[in-house]
Amino acid sequence: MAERISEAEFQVMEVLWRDSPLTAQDVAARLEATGWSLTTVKTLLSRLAAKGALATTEDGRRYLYAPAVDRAAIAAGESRRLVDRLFGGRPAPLVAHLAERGELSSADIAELEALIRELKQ
Amino acid sequence: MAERISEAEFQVMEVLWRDSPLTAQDVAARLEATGWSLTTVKTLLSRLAAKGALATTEDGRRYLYAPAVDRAAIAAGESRRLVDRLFGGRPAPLVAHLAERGELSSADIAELEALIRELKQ
DNA sequence: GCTTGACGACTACAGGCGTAATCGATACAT
DNA sequence: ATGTATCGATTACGCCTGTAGTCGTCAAGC
Repeated sequence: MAERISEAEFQVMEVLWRDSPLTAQDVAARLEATGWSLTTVKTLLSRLAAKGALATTEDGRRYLYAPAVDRAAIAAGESRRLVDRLFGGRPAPLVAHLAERGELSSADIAELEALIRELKQ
Repeated sequence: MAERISEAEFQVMEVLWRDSPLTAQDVAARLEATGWSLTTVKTLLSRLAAKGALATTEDGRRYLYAPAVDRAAIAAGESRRLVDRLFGGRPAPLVAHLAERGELSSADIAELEALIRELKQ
């Protein structure tokens, strides 16, 4: 459990979080933009299945793949790792960093503001 | 430029961001908690110097190491990567995630609130 | 001067990752 | 029935990473 997922693997997961179950072909088709060959995608699918991040069900001679882990759980874990590692666990400096580089649109700021208001109660 | 720094390497950088220049010995001493051998630390220092993240000045027969990259720049870059990858570039969902898991203390929330207020002008 | 200890350089090596080709089996079309 | 396309499994391979040992050299103490 709690197996780490690499970046390329994560992109594969994204496809399946969006729509599943899918065959290897389908997944590869949706990853056309990456330029990866079909075999590359199959390798990633196998590795993900091996580490328990994907569930497979047989469909004749092939597999249908579906996520076995929650996207939110992965995202939360990664976020926490980063915030711990870079900012001693405090999220404000992270936001400050993003802000400093002009990475925050006013929509982002409004969104954060609303979120904060909500958190305060 | 823009060479990526691995996690172990990052820990070495942390030491030098806190206090520099230092000899390999000194760095290793401050990383005692990791249990790494002296040679391991030296390897990491070499790799960091090779990728331009550290500057070295000769001090007799040995080197003094000092950061050649800004901690803030690294942190900002990593933050952006994560937010892009996991949250489509929008930081609010990240904060929401941290909040959802009870990762935010009321001090954190206050800090964020102050930051937002500042950003709004 | 000779030994010894410390230094950086070089070498090592297993595991993960990105990327992919090949292989053996099977389903399907003819 | 036979050829062909397709599947997953297996193998490949170079790079990065974590972790560390060895080597040649030089400085310092005796």
